Amino acid sequence: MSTATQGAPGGRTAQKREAILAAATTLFLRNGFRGTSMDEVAAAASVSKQTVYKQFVDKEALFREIVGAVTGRSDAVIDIIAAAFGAAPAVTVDELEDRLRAVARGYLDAVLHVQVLSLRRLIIAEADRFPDLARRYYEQAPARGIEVIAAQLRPYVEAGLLHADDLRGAAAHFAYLALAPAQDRAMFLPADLPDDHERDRRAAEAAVAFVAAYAPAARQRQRPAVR
Amino acid sequence: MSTATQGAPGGRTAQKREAILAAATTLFLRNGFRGTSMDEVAAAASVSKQTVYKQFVDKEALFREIVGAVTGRSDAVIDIIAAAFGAAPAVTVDELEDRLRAVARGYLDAVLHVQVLSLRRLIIAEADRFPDLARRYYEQAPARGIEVIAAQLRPYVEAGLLHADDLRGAAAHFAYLALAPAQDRAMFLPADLPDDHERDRRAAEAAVAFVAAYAPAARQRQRPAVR
Amino acid sequence: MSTATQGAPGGRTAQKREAILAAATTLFLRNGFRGTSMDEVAAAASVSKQTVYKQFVDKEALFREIVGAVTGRSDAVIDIIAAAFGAAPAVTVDELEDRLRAVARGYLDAVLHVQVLSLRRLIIAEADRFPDLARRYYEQAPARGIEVIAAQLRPYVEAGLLHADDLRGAAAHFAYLALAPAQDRAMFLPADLPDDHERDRRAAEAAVAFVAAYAPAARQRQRPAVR
Amino acid sequence: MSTATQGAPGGRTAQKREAILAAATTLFLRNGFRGTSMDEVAAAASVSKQTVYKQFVDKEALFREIVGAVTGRSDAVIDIIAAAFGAAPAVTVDELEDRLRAVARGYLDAVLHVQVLSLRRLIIAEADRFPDLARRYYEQAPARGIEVIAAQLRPYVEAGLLHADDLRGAAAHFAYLALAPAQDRAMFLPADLPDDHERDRRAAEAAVAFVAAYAPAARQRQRPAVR
DNA sequence: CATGAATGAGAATTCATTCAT
DNA sequence: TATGAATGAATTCTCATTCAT
Repeated sequence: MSTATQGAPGGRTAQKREAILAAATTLFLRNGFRGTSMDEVAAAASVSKQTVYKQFVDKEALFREIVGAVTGRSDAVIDIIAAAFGAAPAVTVDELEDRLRAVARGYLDAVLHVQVLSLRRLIIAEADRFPDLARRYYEQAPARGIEVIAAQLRPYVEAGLLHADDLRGAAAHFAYLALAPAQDRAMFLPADLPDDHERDRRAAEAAVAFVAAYAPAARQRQRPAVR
Repeated sequence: MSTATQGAPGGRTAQKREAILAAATTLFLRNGFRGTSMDEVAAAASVSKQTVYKQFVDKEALFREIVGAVTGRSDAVIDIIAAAFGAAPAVTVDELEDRLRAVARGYLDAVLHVQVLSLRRLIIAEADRFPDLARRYYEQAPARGIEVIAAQLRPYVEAGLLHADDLRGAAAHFAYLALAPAQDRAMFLPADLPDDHERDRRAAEAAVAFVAAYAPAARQRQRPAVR
Repeated sequence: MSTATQGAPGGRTAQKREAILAAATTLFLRNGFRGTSMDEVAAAASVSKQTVYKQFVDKEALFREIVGAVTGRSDAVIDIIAAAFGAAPAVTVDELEDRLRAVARGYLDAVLHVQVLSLRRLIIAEADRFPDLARRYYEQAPARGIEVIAAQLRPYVEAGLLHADDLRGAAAHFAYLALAPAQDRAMFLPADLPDDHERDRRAAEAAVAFVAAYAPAARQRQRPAVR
Repeated sequence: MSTATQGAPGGRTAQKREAILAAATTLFLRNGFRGTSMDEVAAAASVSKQTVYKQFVDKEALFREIVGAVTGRSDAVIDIIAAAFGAAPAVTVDELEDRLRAVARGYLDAVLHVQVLSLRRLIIAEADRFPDLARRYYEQAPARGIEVIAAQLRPYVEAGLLHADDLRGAAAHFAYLALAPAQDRAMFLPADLPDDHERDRRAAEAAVAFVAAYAPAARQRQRPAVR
């Protein structure tokens, strides 16, 4: 008997566990908590119900594990934001606006994924039954995204390119200018995701509005100063 | 038997129907579609199950009726927005900002109600099963709110006080600047609604940011023009 | 529709309830709590499972109701004891012994019934899960029997025919002299109940022993006083 | 493979068997037959389920083995009785009463043990399913206790200190006078075992009553002969 | 020989919906 | 027309026992 049978990762047991998690993830995201039965999960994972119950005490435990794991993977979004901001800060308002447009666009793509949207819908639907999961998701996904944006904006504020007393508030404004219209729509119209063109437009509008609102120097750039 | 038993409005039948609708509304909003049983509905309405089925072919029909009705009542929000904008348009940027702050504040209060939030959560949760209801809600609530805001903003754009090529887009920006941060949070943390002070702050920040972004004349007002 | 459909006793509903109780009583007494399924109960009562669950929230509730009811019927035993003691007190030790023999015999018959024994076995088996039922049974059956005996013995003690500092203790001694040997055996050998002859013998022996132990005057009667 | 794996006493196999028996004993006594699962047994014995089934054909076999073993250990009680009676017989009624009090007290302690009571409850609960076990227990425990008492009483009867036509009956009377009240109570109120003081009292009362009933000489001792 | 998985069934509950009175 | 009962299936979870590795 190799050590694999002892439960080491990669063993048969671990493989089954993964199969269960994969199947259950798909089903929960598609049909919700109540809409998914343990029988379905076992069948979809090609595993006996006993095996499911041996790995996860009950349906709630399985659900928690899955939502926790998927929530944990929201790092992807964070990385996208950081990458789009670039390594060295922009030096002109125009450059900054370009970068913000890129950030907004990346953010939109990251968030307007069927999986991400399903998770969001799932957690919102079960916020009453699983308040801890909802809180964790909120803190790890939307709230954390805003944190990262705030961190990226700080140099610009310190350099005087942006003006913001409340850095976090400004970051939130940017995030929701970019995301909220499309995300809100997607919550209600899952089959109707915006195409590339619309995403570009929304990203651009968010960048422009944000710069106009928070960059004092923007005025001279875009239009003659009002007399 | 008087005509009242024939279904005339106000008759016993109509009363029972109302009782059923009222009970079911509460239950659906609190426990969701799957979380509500027809037994509970009948019991809560003090009516036999048969009576429920006589009035509504099945559970879906009852659900549709209720969500439709509650969705229809979102006029309230619209009225609040229109009222806060006031009858005659503001003439200075400062006045406009004040009004927008009031609008934002009213909007926030209207939307951060347990009932409204529950409805939102309910419809999002069931968006897959009832796409038509979700679409209708989206169009009657968030989308319509933005329309109304756009209509209210138009005079200011035409008067040159605001500058916006895409009026609808500008309205959406204002709506989501005001609402999105708190509404998003409330979706995940139902027990954690913002207090008055936070609402004031969010309304003010949204108004300031929006004016800064969209009112060319704002520059001179808040800070000296950049030289 | 007569008032019977309103739940009045004797209505259809009440009849079904009785049928369920009767069926469940039989099954619980025969197969125990865990050994009885709600499906069986419904089938035995010729009733749908729904009807069972509408009348009794869950299996425990049904069990409690039944054990409570059967426990309540233990008055029978009490009556038997009281009746066997007779209305007017005996005046001689011999008469008393006769009466006690009759009491013991009646007591034995009352207790050595399959139903009574099954109930006892059932409650003992579930004393951990239903401690309240066990306590209630103990207080209503064995303890109460002893109380009644004590009450019947009091006149004899007061008249000096019996001598007992601890009336209750004396009553318990009589009860267990009469009952315990047969009852204990019956707990373990349910199929092996004592026949009439054995019951007579046990009743007689108990009466003799008790009188010898507690009636000071008994000595002169049965055997010459020790010289 | 050494011979130890072949099942030699003390070998690994035998050790596992012991572990299983120990675990199962605890579980069966605590949770009953139906309340104990083979999974639990295997887990509590730190052994695979297959190992359990290799040692015991099925759950019944395991149960039989355990109840049989524990029943066998009831010698302890017997020894206690014999020891308390003492080696040389008492010569006066007072001495005899003292010894009987000690016997009763030791008997009570032996029987009012959680383990002993649990076994009793367990066997009573399963008397229908395992009549053979119940019979064996009855014969080895209560019946045998009475036998031993009878054997110990014989010399006193032969010496004329006690008077009893039916020696076995007299022994049973003594046993149940001592035990029955407390044991009966303990069957129904497992959490409510009598304390030392109560045990002393019950032992004393049983001894006094028995001597009064069965020792002709007792009369003169305790109270003046009735004139 | 022992471990984890599978089998196949059964139990308690619940539900949406339909009959029968 | 309205009430209680019935239907028939589903759901979560558990169990005793047996394979397969």
